[in-house]
Order: sequence, then C-alpha cells, then structure tokens
Amino acid sequence: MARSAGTVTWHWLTSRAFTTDMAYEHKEIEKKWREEWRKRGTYRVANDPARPKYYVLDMFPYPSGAGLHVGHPLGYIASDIVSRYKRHKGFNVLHPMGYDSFGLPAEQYAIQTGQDPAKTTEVNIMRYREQLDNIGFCFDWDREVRTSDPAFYKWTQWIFIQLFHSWYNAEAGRAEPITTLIGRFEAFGFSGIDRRKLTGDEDMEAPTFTAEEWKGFSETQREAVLQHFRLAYRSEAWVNWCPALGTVLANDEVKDGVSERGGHPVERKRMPQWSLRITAYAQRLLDGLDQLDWSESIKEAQRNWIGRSEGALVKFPVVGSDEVVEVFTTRPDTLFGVTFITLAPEHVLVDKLVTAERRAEVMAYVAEAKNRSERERQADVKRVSGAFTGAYVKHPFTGQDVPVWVGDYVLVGYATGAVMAVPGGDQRDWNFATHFGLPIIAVTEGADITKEADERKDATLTNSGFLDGLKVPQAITRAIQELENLGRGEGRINYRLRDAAFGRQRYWGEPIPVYYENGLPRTLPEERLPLELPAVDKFLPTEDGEPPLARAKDWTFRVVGPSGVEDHPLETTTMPGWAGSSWYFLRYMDPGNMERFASPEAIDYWHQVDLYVGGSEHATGHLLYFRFWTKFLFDRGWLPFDEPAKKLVNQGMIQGISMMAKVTVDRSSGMERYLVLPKEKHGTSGAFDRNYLIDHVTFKDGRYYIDEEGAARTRAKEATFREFHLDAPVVELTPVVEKMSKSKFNVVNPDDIIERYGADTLRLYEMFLGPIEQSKPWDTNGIEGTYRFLRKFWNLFHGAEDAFTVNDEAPTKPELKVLHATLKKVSEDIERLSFNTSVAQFMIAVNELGSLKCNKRSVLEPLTIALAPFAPHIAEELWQKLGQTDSITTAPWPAYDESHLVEDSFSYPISFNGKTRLQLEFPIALDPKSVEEQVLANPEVQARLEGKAPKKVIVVPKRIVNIVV
RNA sequence: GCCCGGGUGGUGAAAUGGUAGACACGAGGGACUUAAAAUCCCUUGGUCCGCAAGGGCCGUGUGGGUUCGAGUCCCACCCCGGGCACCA
Repeated sequence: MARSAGTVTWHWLTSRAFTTDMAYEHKEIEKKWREEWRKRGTYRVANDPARPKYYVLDMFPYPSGAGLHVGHPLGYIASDIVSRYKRHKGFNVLHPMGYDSFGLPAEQYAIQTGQDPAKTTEVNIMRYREQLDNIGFCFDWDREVRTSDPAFYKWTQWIFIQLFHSWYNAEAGRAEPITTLIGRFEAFGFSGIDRRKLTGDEDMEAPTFTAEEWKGFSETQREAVLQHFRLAYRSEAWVNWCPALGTVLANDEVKDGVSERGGHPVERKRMPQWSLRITAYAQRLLDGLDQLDWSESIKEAQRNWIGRSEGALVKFPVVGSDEVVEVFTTRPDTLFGVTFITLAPEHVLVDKLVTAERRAEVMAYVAEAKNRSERERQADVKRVSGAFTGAYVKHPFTGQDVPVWVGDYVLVGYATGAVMAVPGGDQRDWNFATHFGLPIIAVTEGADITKEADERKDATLTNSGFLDGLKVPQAITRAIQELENLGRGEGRINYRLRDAAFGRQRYWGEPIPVYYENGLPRTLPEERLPLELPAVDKFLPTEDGEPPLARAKDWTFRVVGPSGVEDHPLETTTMPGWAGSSWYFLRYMDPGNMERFASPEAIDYWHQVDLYVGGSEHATGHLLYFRFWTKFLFDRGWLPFDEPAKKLVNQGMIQGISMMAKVTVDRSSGMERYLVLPKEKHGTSGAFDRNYLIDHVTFKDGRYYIDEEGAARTRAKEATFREFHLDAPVVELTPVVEKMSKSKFNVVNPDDIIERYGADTLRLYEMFLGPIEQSKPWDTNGIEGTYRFLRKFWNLFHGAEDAFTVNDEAPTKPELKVLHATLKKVSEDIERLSFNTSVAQFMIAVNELGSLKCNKRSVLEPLTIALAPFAPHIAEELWQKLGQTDSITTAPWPAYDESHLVEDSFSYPISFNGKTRLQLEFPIALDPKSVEEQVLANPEVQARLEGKAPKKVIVVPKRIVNIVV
C-alpha cells in the first residue's frame, strides 16, 4: 500500500530486467518447489508407531466467499514452523488442514441466489486451497476433512446417536449406555433419593416410580422418563428464535440481542428442541482446566461461562397451597434477613400464585417485562420494576409469612428463576425493597442498612436466631444443616452453564439421524448412515414455518416390520455449526476409515493434540463443546484421553489499517457526488466517515494522502451513479486500525504480497510483526526488511553474476560463534513460540556473516536447515544447490555447541548506585573478589569515588559490578 | 461492576531482577551511478554542556514501596483491548 503502488511495481520490474547480481528469484523458486513437493509427496504423513509423534492442529477455516486475507494465515504459519521444526527434530508430525464447511453464510447465499450451497462451498474451498498452497504449508492434504462431506458427517451423526443412547451416571462420574439406567429402573424403580445420584438434571419433573410401575409403563411413558436422562434429548426449551433467519441460535451466536451473523433481531421463545446435556459435564469441564496448558484468559472465560456457585436450595411452601417456591442462594446464612421472595416474570408459578385482586396488575407487568428485549433490559439497569402477587410463602426457620413479588431483575434461565430477597445483604434486593417500601433487616453486625446492603463475606451474623455470632462461612454450613434437618432445603451447587441447543431450522447442516414412530424419537440404525442432506427446491423454511428439510420429497424413513412396510417422518432440523468441529481432530488421524470414526490404533498413536492454534473468539463456544465431546467419547471407551488438546495458543488478530476521510454527499444532480474534505472542513454538517481503497492512497513522510489521481481511480471503480471529488488538490487521510473486512476497504490479500515478495517473505514478515498472541495492524511498509533479509541470505551463497560460491574451508571462530548463537536462540525461541525474536536472530546472523564475508558450507548448511521451517522454499532451493538430493525437510535439526559460545572475557558495566558509568573488561575466570579489587584500583573509578570508600561493592559474575557510595 | 490481557522511541517491537530500546520500518546524511533502482556505510529516545573528543541530567502510563540494582516484584490509581454480567 505504502508509496503509490504503481510506481513501486514499475521500479521493481525494471530493476529485474537490468540487473544480474540480484538473483533471488522468489517466483521461480517457489513455483518449482510447490510442484516438486507435490510430486514427491514430501508432506504425506504415515501412522508410524515406531516413531515418536507430534500433533499440531490449526482451527480449520470456514471457507467464505471472500477468500483469505493476510490475517488468516498468521496462526497457520506459526503452526507450520513448529511442525517443520518438530519434523527436523525426528518427530512424526501430524499437521492437517480441512474445512468447517457447514454454515450460515453459504445458506444465506443459497437463499439469495438459489444456488446449491454444496456447489458454492466447493468453489470457495478450491479458492482457499489455492491460496493456502501458495504460502507453502506442510499440510498432508490426503488427510483433508470437510464437515459437509457425507463421509465425514456420517460420524458426526454416529456420535449424536451415541449421545442419545447414553446417560450421565453422577454417582460413577461418567456417561454410560442408557441400558444400564433401564436396568436400574427395572430392578429398583426411581425414587427421590436416586434423583441426585443418577442424573445431572436435578430439576427434572419426572415422577418417581417403582420397578413394578416401570414395567407397566407404556413405551411413551418410558421414553418421557428417559428424555430426562439422555445426553441428547428433546425438551421444551427457551430458545433464541430469529424470525429473519427462520432459525434458533445458541447464546453465543447472539450478540446484543441480534444474530451474530447477519445482525437480525432475536426473540426468546419456548420451543421443542434437541439439546445436549453438557451440564452433566460442568464439574469435569471445570476441573479439567487445571491441567491444560492454555492461556489463563481462555481458562478464565470457560470458568466464568460454566459459572459454578456453591449454596443451598431452599424451599418456601406457599401459604394455602401445595405449591413450593424453590430458590437457590449462595448465602443461606442470611435467611433470617429474608423479607420477600422475587420470581422471574416468566416463572411458571406466577400464574398459579397470583391472587384474583392482583391478577390484572401482575399479568400486565409480566406481559410488559416479557416484551422488553434483552437489549432494553441491559440499557435500563437502574430502573427498578416489579409487582406484588398477593401470595405469601412460609419462612422455613421462623414460619412467618413472606410476600411473593415478581421482578424482572430475576432471570428465568438462571438456577430456579426465583430468589429469596435479603435486602440487608444484597444490593439488588435492597434497591427493590427501597423502591417498593419493603422492610429491610440487618443480619450482619455493623451493617448500616439505611444507605446500602452489607455484602461483606467476613461479617458476623446477628438478628439470626441460632446463627447469631457465627461468621459467614460457618453460618452457611450451619444453615444448610438446619435446612436439611427440617427437610426445607439442601446444599446445592449451581452452574450458570445451560444445556446446549442442538437443533437448527436450517438447511446447510448435518441432518439429525432421527425418525419418529408414533411420535417417539428413534435413531437411525448405524448401517443407514450417513443420512444425507436431501435436495430441496428452496432453502427457506416452508410456508407453515417448518425447517427447509420439510420441503424434501419423501423425507421419511422406511421400516419393514411385522405389520408391513411403514414410512416414518424424519427429523427436519439440522445440527448447529459446532457439531463437526467438536470432533474433527480425531478424523484427521484416520480420514479414510469406513468402519469407525478412527481406528483405535490411529487414536492410540496420535492421541491428544500437542499444540492447538486458533483464535480466542472460540473461548466459550467451540473449545467447550470440543472438550465436552472428547470427555463423552472417553467415558464410553472410544478414546484413551478425556481432553482434546494439551496446549492451546491463541494467535492475535491482524487488523487492517483503514484510510478514513471525511466526506459529504450531494445528490442534487441525480448523481451522488462525494466530496472529500480537507482537515479544516471536517466540522461541515452532514459530513461522514468513509474508507478509501488503500492502493489509491499515497504515503509520504509517515502520512497518507489522496490526490486527484487517487480520486480518479476511485471514480473509475465505483458505481456509475457515484462520483468522487476532492475539496483540495491533496487531502490527508487518517489511518484507523480496524478489523480487516471487505466493506472497510482495508483487506490485504496474501496473493498480492506473494506475487511481489514471495511466500517466504510473507511468512517471515507475519512472524516478525510481533508476538504471536498479540493483535497488531498489518502495515505492508515493514515487509521490505524481511525481503531484504532473504536476499542477503541468498547473497551469502552467491557472488557476482549469481555464481554459487559456497566453499569447504574451515570456519573461523567468530563464524562458528554466530552460527551456534543463532542455532541456540532459534531452537529455544521455537520451543516457546517466540517467532519474532527468531527472525531477528536470523537477521543478526546474516548481517554478521555478511560482514565476515562467510561463504563456508560448514556454517551455511546448518543455518539453512534452521531457516527451513520459516522460509521453506528458499531453504530447499539452497539445500539443493549445496548438493543435497533429499528434501531439506528430512534433515536433522543442527544441534548447537555451547563451547563455541564461551567467552574468555566479559566487559563489565561498572555502575555507581545502579547507574552505569563505564565498562571494564575482565577474564571470565577471574573470581569476584579479584574483580572487585581491580575495579576499585582503576583510576577512573578512583576519580569517581573522590577518595571516599564505597559502602558496598556487588559483583555479579558475567553480569555487572555495582558500587554503592 | 467483575474476570483476564496490555500500556516501552516517529512506527512494529526486544529485554532469566543486572548496560532499556536488540532486530526491523521510517527519517536524515554519505558512497556507487549520467540518472534512478538495487547495494553498502554513518546517524537516529529526549534534553543540556562542549569547537571537538567527550560528558551531565531525564526517560518503560501515574504515584508510592521492596532491593546494592526494578520495564520486570509488591500496593494504589489512570488509560486501552477482550470476556462476562440485574448470576441470586
């Protein structure tokens, strides 16, 4: 983008034409090796138990129509370097790539254009593949997976079926076949106490029954019970319904009350819905984090998402009714401070409890609260609203009547959807009580409840009967004890985590392998998988709101039974985007397997992912489901490990620099006339920001401008009804760092960079930009440095007229020092994924070897191997020129030898009170005592001491001397 | 509000508690060249003193602290990025 692109290109082409000594021809070299590697199958990986393995995985991309921009490959380059490095170190490295190819954009495009998403996805994948190939990754493409490929999603469906036929045995702490549960029912029935031991679904409304009753149940009755236990189940659930997309969205697909993709409004609706019981795994998902080498921020995000809180379930019997209001509280110690109960507006008991005289008011409030969007509720945090139901519950300890209110500060989706209000101890309850004039009781010593609630967790209880004088933690334990004695409650751990909605009213996803027989869900037999996506005439929901699959002809499953041939309707919803990505890492291990998702041998060999690289935006979505499915497959004996990835690295985002101008638009002539304003006119009314295409911008002295030529080019590219003019001959533009996106005109395409500088330069530059985990703006200006570096590296091997001049002379001491210092630094840096500093070290090495005029094989050969993971094309070319016939990728990593780095002497910085004043050189071997003596004897030191004796002298060998005066 | 990151030259950045600013971009100067490109050399945190060689002072968001010594450790605060949020 920098200087006017046209000018640079011209110079570059002409220099190529007239010079002979600059012969690093990246285009030829890279093309040659791309073909050669393909021909030789250099990157093919075999499952070879004789060799140690290393599994490096990238989060696979969704192949969008826009193609790759320079931000996408950042993580892939990093993982590619590690893969190649580990290969040099003797590991058998699995480094695969594939496509997360089901998704909403393809479907939206299909709806707009009528084209089959399978076809457009195929086209996008071809383009991605081409772009990825240009960068020179060492992916084994024979192992490619695509989530939308029936051969792949057959196994996604298979895992779903296993989930359906499994339940979570809380007592054993693992998932088991549903048959073990049925066995228990047949033997013991299902009683109240079993509930806590047998299922994660503690709030289930399933009735208790005896073994005899179970045996007498109809199939429908049995299935209704089992649905409370299956890990894949159908239930009525509150869902995020998006009318514009005609589909249900997961919580993390909704941002600010609109769909993340497309930005359409979303409303809360209760629908029958396939769900996965991830909540059964809440504790294990939490505990497992401790052993993972993942960034603290991701682990924290998952902990927050799971949201474990310890407390108690308290039962408040409704006065004059059989109903009981159950609340969850983390502070059962404050029970004596309860002055009212608040239900969420959506709570099922609201309708049952409200008294006749209050019904109108309460229902009006409920209707209003339900209609308020999430967004409104968020924007309006300060407003207190609620209504009294007229009903009362009995306090479990005092037996007093406690009024029941409804308030929208209580969320139906969290815990029981009801709170015991302790205005003396909880600020939100205090606000509510103050607003409605309800009593506030102080239950902690030293609380001033006239101003605010006392939420201290180290307080001492008061006004609290048998809890008086106890500190909060002891009081909590004591209160729970008492609740359990009275049968009015129990200790309870609550999780914020919800079960995952698994059905989508969409076309472009895996069909759920279920049919319905007399209304009962049945899974397809394994041999009938995959259940392939049917052809449809339109990709929209049907006129009566059925999902698109309902449009398919004969969307039924044929069963030949004793009563003859029967066609049963198939499920019409499809799986969400995260289904395939929850297990794809296993398929790479054995992608062609027709019998299993992967053979036990392949799984035993490749085991867990050793290094997983991807964006942090998947912190609570993909990465949680990924862990959940792995734990499930482990429980059921299909995997020997229960965490998918040992180490996770989140690469930062590469942002774009947008060129922002203030613009006014004049439509008076029927033509849109955009006028770009110079700085002094930015205040003009009606002026708005507009980004300019970066290659129409000129760069001078660190500032960006658009001139008449740029305006003319913009004009040429724009729609015919739009004109661009400048309000001054040259207008300065403001660079703004933003997400790279087509609409912001700030996308940099890797293909363009590769065309001009080569893939090796691109790879080096992306690594050189800064630490891998950090987000940073892309600025093509700096790329010259890495390009220059590669040319200097090339020139170490070549003399005038591009003659290959490497010789077999013995290396000198300084040459060996440069080499081994570089090998040491680079080896250590790759291990800790510090690629930017590795590149810097290579630059130092090349600069120093250049000064030393070193063209010796014994130095350059190991250096070439070390550079190969970063810049594989040039390294392979030079390797061949060095006379090697095997690919450089098979060369063993050159070990560094510390002996070349040993110095005889060290130049000590001599500091006074920590401030460096002079340098004195001493032999390394000299003991600290002698160093001190010699330093103090030095005339300059003496002069600085002005005859005074130093208070103290600190000598740190090979580091520093500090004189305290 | 809570939880994670992070604040270092004009810019991207580097620095096991031990010489802050490696490496690179940009900028300035010079060599080569008819000219340009490419290449090479020098300067480049701020400021002050000096003709110069050289030297002084300040400097890693702010204010304290620990230490012989702090970008790094501790406390408080400010700002930026990300995540979560009437979470009971």
